[in-house]
Amino acid sequence: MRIGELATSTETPVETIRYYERAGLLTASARSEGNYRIYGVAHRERLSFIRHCRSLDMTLEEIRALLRFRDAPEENCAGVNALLDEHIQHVSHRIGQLLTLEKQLKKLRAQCRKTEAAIHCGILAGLARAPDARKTGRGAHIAGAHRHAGAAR
Amino acid sequence: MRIGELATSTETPVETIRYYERAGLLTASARSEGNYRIYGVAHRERLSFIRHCRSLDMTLEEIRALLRFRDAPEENCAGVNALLDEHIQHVSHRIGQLLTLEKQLKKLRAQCRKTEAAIHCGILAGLARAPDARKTGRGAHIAGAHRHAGAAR
DNA sequence: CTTGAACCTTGTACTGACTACAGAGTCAAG
DNA sequence: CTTGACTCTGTAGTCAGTACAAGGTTCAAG
Repeated sequence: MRIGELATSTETPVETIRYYERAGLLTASARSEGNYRIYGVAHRERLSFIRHCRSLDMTLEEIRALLRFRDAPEENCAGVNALLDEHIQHVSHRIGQLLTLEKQLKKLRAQCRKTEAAIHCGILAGLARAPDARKTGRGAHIAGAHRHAGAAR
Repeated sequence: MRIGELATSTETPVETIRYYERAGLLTASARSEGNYRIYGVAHRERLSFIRHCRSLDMTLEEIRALLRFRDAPEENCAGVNALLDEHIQHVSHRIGQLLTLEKQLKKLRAQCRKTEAAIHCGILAGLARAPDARKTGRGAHIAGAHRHAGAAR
């Protein structure tokens, strides 16, 4: 199958598949006469694996590690467990941070319940003060609060 | 004061201050004889404001909008309220997504409680299956699960 | 056989919010 | 005068893609 079919059958943009190839995650086994990438069923399974991991917010680096385990079935899966445990920790940690953040934002928002001149705005005043010592976003393995729509074209 | 003092007094890396200048958030008012950036107290306050907003996971674009309100005190603060409400929504939404994600990861992890050969590993098998229809990370304004340490030097 | 659409190729540049240099200039202390 | 800390500009890297441009290939309809 060519890249377009692989793309639609795994709901992955074509450009992303080529990007994964550059990133060393998924290489086409051959090229056609016209220099088109040729994929088989194993490639589709591998790509599904990658996309599932991505949907679980793993980095490509983590996925690379999992693929190494997948490609070496004689190894034991202690490494898989460890990787997953670490990833779960990151996610849990980030949830805690975002909950703290949410509380802070709501507190800030409560400082301005009605429409006033900005010069008296409690929110702007609150933001002008130095931030708390506890860091909300910085230093975490789990990412911040923004992501663009992207993905679905 | 020069950039180094501004940096230490706001706990902001020097490079980040210069980056904010390029991004149009904070411009030094003058240059010294030797072409060094010169800042005053107002700059420090503005930078603290920016850093506080960043610690609340706002984007630079959102901060730019807040700075416009701050710079125009005759305007009313309805826009500030709206911006903050929207940001709170994003954060809450992302928390929900991460909680779902956490549940999925723990379920996956439970499939391999003991160390076995990777070929029998339930986790690898689980990841090979197509992901659920509900998207965890994609399409959200709130970002994914990873961020490098960075920041604190 | 030709035309045109649909597909594919490589390569490059862009995103956000920085971080990390290289190579040069400035300045005060010893 | 030299050393070392500081600063300057400019460029490139990070992550996981996205979005082109400019061209080549394939396939079906006319």
